[in-house]
Amino acid sequence: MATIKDVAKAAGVGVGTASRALSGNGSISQETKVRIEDAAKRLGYAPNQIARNLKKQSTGCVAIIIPTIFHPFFAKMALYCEQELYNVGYRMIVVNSQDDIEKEKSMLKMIHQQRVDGIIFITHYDHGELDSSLPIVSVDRHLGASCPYVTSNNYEMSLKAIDLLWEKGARNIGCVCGETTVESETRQRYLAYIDAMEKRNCPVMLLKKQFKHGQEMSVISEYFSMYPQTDGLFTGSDMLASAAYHVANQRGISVPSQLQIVGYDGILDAWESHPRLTTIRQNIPLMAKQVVELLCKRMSGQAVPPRVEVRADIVEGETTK
Amino acid sequence: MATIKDVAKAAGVGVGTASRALSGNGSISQETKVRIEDAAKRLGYAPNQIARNLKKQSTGCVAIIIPTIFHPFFAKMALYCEQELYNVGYRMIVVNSQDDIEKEKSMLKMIHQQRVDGIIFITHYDHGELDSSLPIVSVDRHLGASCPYVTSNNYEMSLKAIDLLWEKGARNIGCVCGETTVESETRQRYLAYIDAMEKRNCPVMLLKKQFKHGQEMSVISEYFSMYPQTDGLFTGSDMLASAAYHVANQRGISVPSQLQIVGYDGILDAWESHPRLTTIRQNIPLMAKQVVELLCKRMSGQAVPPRVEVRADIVEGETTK
DNA sequence: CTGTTAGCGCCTTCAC
DNA sequence: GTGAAGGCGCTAACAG
Repeated sequence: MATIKDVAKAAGVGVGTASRALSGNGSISQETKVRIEDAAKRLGYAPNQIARNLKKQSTGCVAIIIPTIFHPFFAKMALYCEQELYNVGYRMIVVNSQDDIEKEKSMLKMIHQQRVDGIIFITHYDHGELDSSLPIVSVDRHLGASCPYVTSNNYEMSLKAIDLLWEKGARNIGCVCGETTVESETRQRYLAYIDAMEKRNCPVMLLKKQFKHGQEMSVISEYFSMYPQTDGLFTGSDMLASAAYHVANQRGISVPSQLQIVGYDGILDAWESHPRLTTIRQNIPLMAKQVVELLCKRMSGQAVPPRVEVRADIVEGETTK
Repeated sequence: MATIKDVAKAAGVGVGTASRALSGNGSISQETKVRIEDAAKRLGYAPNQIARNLKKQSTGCVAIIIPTIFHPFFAKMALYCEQELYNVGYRMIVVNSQDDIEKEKSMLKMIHQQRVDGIIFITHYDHGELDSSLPIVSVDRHLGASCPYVTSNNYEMSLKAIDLLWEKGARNIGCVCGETTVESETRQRYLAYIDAMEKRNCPVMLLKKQFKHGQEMSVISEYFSMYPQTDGLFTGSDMLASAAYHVANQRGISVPSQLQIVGYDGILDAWESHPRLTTIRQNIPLMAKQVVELLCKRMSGQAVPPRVEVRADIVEGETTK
């Protein structure tokens, strides 16, 4: 593989000149420039990114740590982040922690050594104060003072979800939400539910629980054995909403006539999944854009706001009347 | 950030000694070794991977190019590859081509410059002869003489799928499959279907078509407008099978009593959001393991077989009688 | 066993 | 506008 030295030799110039011609920094006479470019093409020269990295002390890589790529919210977020990063010239290393805190720790260490330029970190766990030598941005999670995050207007939209169920006639409204160790904005979802119930003097029928992806069905079953009277259910994710639909079906409860369901995320449409859920739809492309923008600013040393909110909206599907 | 030089100075030794102590290559007296490790810890030293990369001319990174991370087959494949790669000390850079051949081309170039150590390439397109300076491994696709691939026993299992539909009483059996520009083992799925029909002297009702992920429903609709008499349908993917189930529902055709469906991939169970499909289940974890194994061998210069087959099995769900 | 040195490939001063 | 030289951090080869 040809190096810049080979190119310089072939063009009969010094390496410095070749470097300037090829990288475009510094002034070069037009004539020598074309001679050098010509030689480069002839030799099939491609700059060695590794050497550049060493010189610049940066890799052009960003790592994203997610619990699992199976969950469509994380998968979508990762996809859009990858695109946004690609557009601004970064590569993305993806790491699945399998929702395991120990793996997350070791991956953080590995990633530091790998000398990525930044990290997008989505976790369910509290890691204490993170090594802040590297810019870290998160989604929904409060990872520490030095880690800004992007989130949606969770509280407001969750209220809207309850309002919708109420308007559609549900009077026994319950809620199922995932729980995390780390402080997360997603908690606003059940907090809003509680407030909405208290405002209406309705009993709170809430199951919040830490569970791993894949266990949605059993979480929902647990909920129904606690609160079988439910006729309106707000869930903290579409995966839970979908599970609720199928558990209801199994139990002979018809949706939406006997049970109405509103989810959160707005991610399942693309999978051709049915029924179409009524859900709070987050603007994931825009959230990813904001994540990358925050990260880029942090990577170039600029100050950033600690919190960026992207408004969600509500879409009505077949799980409400 | 501390360098090995700092550590050496702090421990009162030469850099070579420090390097040997820290990397574990070469012999070191126990005493100086602990002194160096001590100094390293004290200074918070972490080896600079970039410099190592330059020295060793490798990055420890593998790139995976997939059409989209939304499709659960690719997402699963990527996930398992990431895990296998992580286990053998590689990082994975993920690149979504968005099923766009031009993007794939530019990404291949970018990835070459990035100096990854290998590529896992899953495409729907024919790229001609690929630059073979880098090990490339694929799944199902024939990318060229120098690109081994991992696949399942497509032909055999597709015959089994048709047999099952026949046994269960279907007599008007059709088939919907995706089509690719690149030579792909997935073609065995509809080739087996054709052979099975001809063997039984049944008419071939086949729609094979190049389409992008997300268009499954309309492909299925097109099929049904061509062959409404179908009572048994074999599809080249679970996404198509799921779409077929829902299109049938919309049209008032009941599954499985009026229409039986067998899919391919075995990927949708984890999503808990569909009728359980009868399907040919590929062993994706094992396929990923083989992919990584092939790639590792190629990266270390060993010879590899051009084709590795991982046997699939058949699982009966709710879409057959 | 240990210190010194020469690069890996590139970029960036610094003289000319 | 151009060439030579130094150095990014590390490892490996060579003396001692």
